[in-house]
Amino acid sequence: MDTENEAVDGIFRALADESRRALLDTLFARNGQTLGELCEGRGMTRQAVTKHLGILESANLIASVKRGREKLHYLNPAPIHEIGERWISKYERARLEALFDLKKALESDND
Amino acid sequence: MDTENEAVDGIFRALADESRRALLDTLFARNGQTLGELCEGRGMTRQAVTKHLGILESANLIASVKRGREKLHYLNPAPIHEIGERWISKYERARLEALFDLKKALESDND
DNA sequence: TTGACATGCAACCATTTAGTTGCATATAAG
DNA sequence: CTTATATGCAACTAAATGGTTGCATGTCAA
Repeated sequence: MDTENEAVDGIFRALADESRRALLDTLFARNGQTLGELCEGRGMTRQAVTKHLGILESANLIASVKRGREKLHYLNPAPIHEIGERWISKYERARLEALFDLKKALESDND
Repeated sequence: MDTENEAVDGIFRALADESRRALLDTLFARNGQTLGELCEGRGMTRQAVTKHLGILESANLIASVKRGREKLHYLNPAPIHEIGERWISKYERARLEALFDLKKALESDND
């Protein structure tokens, strides 16, 4: 697997967890939140959230900067855009054709 | 998490594994392959492939029909399309704004 | 009918993962 | 200076995951 695909892999793995998608959602609603803020109402410890944020940051889905004793987190939607462009749109091309194949296969199953 | 989000979760989890994305790719290249065909050159046992296909089928990313003693597998790109429409495009809206926030934050970090 | 072929099912194993607890460090405030 | 606040780091645990082996079942072909 080459470097580009490893990046894709990291993004998909990061997105595979509901808690992490919820974190992205929270930053989508209001960007630039601190770790403390991102922990609120999430039903897990700060350390767990830290780990999730680390995974998101490794996948380049968020970036963080320190301001004094707090750490601010910013959404980076670029990788999501890449997935849409390079991966999802590829299957878009096959959509109608695949549906046709599927329909045909199901019909011949009823013979 | 409601039913719709559980579906989204299943799709993302299914897509999180490289082997499963490779299986989708194989069906993308040629639709309607048997289990045996899908096992070729994959460096894992047939049972492992069966499990992957099961996960993909649970996520509705593939459908299968039996033809005699073989099982044919068909790509279903609809859930991928959904992810693109309902999830990815949402972050598309925030893309330029988020990049601006990020840039601003990095600048003030250099003060 | 018998044998070969395609697939199904279940138990088991190793690793990864999501979460925890406990403690350390750094910065802001009084 | 001292204390409270915000975060960092490491060890540990339980459960999920990806994979295996072994055997059972069903279907085609001679």
